[in-house]
This record gives sequence, structure tokens and C-alpha cells, in this order.
Amino acid sequence: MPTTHAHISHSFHVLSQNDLLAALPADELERIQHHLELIPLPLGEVIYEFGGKLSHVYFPTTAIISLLYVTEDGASAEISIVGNEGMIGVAIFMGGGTMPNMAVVQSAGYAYRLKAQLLQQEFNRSLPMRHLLLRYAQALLTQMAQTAVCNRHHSIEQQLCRWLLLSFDRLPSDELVMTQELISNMLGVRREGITDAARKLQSAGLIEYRRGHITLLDRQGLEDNVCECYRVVKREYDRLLPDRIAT
Amino acid sequence: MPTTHAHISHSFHVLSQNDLLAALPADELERIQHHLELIPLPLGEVIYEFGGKLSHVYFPTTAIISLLYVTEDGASAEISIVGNEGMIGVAIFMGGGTMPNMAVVQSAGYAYRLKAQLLQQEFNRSLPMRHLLLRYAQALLTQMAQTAVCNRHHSIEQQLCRWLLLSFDRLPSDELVMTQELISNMLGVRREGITDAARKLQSAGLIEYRRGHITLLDRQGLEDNVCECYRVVKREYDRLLPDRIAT
DNA sequence: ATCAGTCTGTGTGATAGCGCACAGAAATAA
DNA sequence: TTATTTCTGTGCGCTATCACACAGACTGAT
Repeated sequence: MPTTHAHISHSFHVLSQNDLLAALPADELERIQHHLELIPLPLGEVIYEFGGKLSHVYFPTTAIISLLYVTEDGASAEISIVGNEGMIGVAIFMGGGTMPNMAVVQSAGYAYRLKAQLLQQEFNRSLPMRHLLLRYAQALLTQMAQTAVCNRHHSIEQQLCRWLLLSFDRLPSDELVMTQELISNMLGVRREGITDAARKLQSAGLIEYRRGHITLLDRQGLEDNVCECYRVVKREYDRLLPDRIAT
Repeated sequence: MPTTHAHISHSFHVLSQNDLLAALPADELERIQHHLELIPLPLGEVIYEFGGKLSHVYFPTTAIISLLYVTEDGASAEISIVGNEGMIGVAIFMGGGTMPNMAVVQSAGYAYRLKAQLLQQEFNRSLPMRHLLLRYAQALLTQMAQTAVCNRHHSIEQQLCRWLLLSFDRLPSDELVMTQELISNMLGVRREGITDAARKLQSAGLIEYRRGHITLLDRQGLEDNVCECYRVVKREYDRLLPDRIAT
């Protein structure tokens, strides 16, 4: 029963586990607080389809969600990763309503959700809300742009490092439940390519994995191996959304 | 003398040559009209550098501008193309001020420019302005996302088709002044790769080229060859910015 | 405890794109 | 005109990645 589950877990959850909610001014947060529902998001759940209209926006706390594009011949590519630093549904306040990609839960967890219409109202009404969400949208823009660059120029191993770091940054623990097959779908490469790259990282002592579980052992080591794309994206998130514990 | 040049050409230019300006309500346009300067943009001019702060935003009329990212080891990749359908400087109203990429004139022409501060004021003041610019930003987001997908999955030839169509869509004529070397920089591939692809397109009768000039011969043919990415992006621009001749 | 299903490791070609090197052609400058 | 620079064409070997195929290992359900 999701409701019970949500209810039980509610005591362990606080709104501030999502950085955007945490950065809202107190009065603003108070206004929407009662409309926020804590929702469990199981692995693989599709939050919206290609072009699908969103009834709610989602502010993940422990869940991680991937924005994916699936090509006509079935190949896929991750456009961006969203976790507790952000939200799903920028198209709501950007005005388009939908986007030509899909959102899938990449790592199970929780998210607060809010009726799309309500978010839109608040976006129009409140200047701080608007500023915050727009800055987040810009960070998202940068992540997408850098994904394009990374896809063009960097090796699978570098991309895997980037992907792992971005994921672990958004995760409360050091263990990621994720098969190599799924990672290969995200990065849009072959599963064997991920196997090779992961083995290298494991024998270098940076990660450890076994059948669908990846454990972070040496973050610094990963950062030493990753391409600039990770740093560019991270720096931009830090710059644009600095007030993660604010007001 | 740019000033003279701008002045002379002014008589041939109307604000509505830029779709965003054209879509503004009359009263809004009137308010900013006197602050818009027509500026010539020569090929290769850098509008902003990596992380550079913008003093103005630009609304191209006949110019085409590329957003590029240059990697630490000197490779480059185009993030998006901006022409008379859009503007340079979304970071101004998104709130970040700068972005981690650069903007370079890819095809010489003109653009109206407006002081950044003024745009920001109008963005905050006027709801139609805000809606318009946000929808444009969303279209830009889609272009970036699709660039990532295309970089991952499609051949150089397909990408060249996409790039040519996006460029010709933004150009008043059927001739593009552009060397293969420059195109290869945009797409982030070798020059020889472009030579091969271009030769194929030429012998198929879709384009014709000679030393830095490319002529569009068969648009339908290009569209038949291009990957879905072009269509996805175009459909999204059409959907989000339909009122190109409005109000 | 067993078995079916899922994940990971590995091998063998094929191929797209890369790096480099250089030649001929076209435009531009002197 | 002639000389110089800038483009484009082409060849050759190299590498990363792909496509396919299958074996072994782990896990969870019965």
C-alpha cells in the first residue's frame, strides 16, 4: 500500500531533503507545504512518457530520475539526471507543458509531488520561487549541453565515471542498485562496453560491484578519472543553487 | 564603421525579421523598440566567451550564431544553433548571468541587441514577454537534448543533414558561406569526415558546394536523409513558438 | 536443494571514425 | 601574371566501439 508506506516514511522525511524545497523562503514553503505529497518511486517507474502531459511535478528526496530519449529504432540516451537537487517537470513553468523525452526512475526512493497547476500559480505569483526554479532550469540546461559534449568526445570509461559521480552525488548512500545493462541504456552504449569500463574501475579500486550493486570506494579516484564534463556541471549547479540550506 | 553600416541597413531591416520580437504584443514592442540597436555580426565574431558576462542580449535577423563548448584539449562541439527564430542570452533572464560555453557567429548578418538589464526588467514586468522567452528557452533546451542524442547515435552524414537543415531554416537565402573545416568544428568531428559526407550529399544532388560555399538544391532530399533529431527539434520550435507573426 | 532467470565475462570479426600526410584545386594577394 | 594561402580530395593504418554469440556465475523462487 503506497499510502501507508508514504505515511510511515513521512516521519523520516523532511521537506528540506530536496534542495529546491529547502531553498524556498519560509512563507512560500508554508503556502505549498500542505499540498506536497510524499510518494514512493519504485525502480523503473515511468513518470512521464515522450510528450506526455504532467499532472504533477516531482521533487525527489532519495529517488533518482533519468530523463531519457528513445530513438525510433529503440536506442536510448540519457539527457540528464535529476535527484534531490532538483525537480521533474520544468516544462510546467517553462510553458510548454510537455517535452519530447521520458522520465524514468533510475534509483528507487521518494519524491514530494505537487499539482502542476499549483506550481504554475506559485511560479507566477512568487518572485523568489521564480528565481529559484529558473536558476535550476539553467543548471539543467547546462547538464544537457555537457551531455552532448561528453557523448561526442569522451570514452565510455570517462562517461561511466561522470555518470557514477552524478548519481552518487544525488544518493544518500554509497551503494547504487543498478545493473550494467541499465547503465548501458542510460549512456546509450553496449552493455559489454560498460562491463569493460566497470572492470577497469573495479581493479583500480575505485568501485566494487556484484550483480546489480555498485559500491563507491574511492570518490577522489573517480574524480581523477572523470572528464571535465562532470566538473563543469557540478560547478554550475553549485554556482546557480548555492542556498541549499537557506532562508 | 559599424555604426554607418548599421544605419544604412536599417532601412532594409524590420524588427519582425526576428520571430521573438515579432511575437511580442504591440505595446511591449513599443516599449523596447527605441533601445534596440541593429548590429552587424561578421563571421567568427565571438559574442561571449566561456563564462563571460553578457552586457547585451541579441535577437538575430539574418545572422546565425552557434553555441559552442570547447574542451580542455581544444576539441569543440556545437550545443545549439540560434538564428532569427531566437535570441542569444537566455542566461540573463534565467538568472545565472553566464553559461559555460561560447557564442560565435557562424554566418554573418545582423542582429538587434538590447541591454541585458533592460531585458531583465521587461522579463520581470511583462507576462507576455516572460511567457514568450520561457517557451523559447524550452525549445532551446530541446535542441540541446537532441544534440546529445544525435551525437550518441547518428552518423556523420545524418548529423550533417541535420546541421544543414537547421542552418538553412535560419537563413534568408539558399547559400551558406561555410568551409568544411568550420562545419567539422561545429559537429566536433574530423574535417575529412565532413568532406566524405558532403561529397555523398552532392553526388545525390541534394547540395552543391565549392570552396566555402554550400548551396541547397533539394530540401526534401535532405529531409529524407536526416535523422529524427531534426524533426523533433523543428516540431518543438513550431509547437512552442507558433505565433511568429502574431498580435 | 534445485532450477529458471538474470547478470557478467569473454571472444571474434566488422566498421565508423580518427590521426596523419600530402597532392591538387581554387581563391587571394603581390 | 605569379606567388601564396586556403580549401578539398584521397590514402593508409589505428582504435574504440559495435554486433553477435555463448559460457559461467549469481540470485531468488519454488
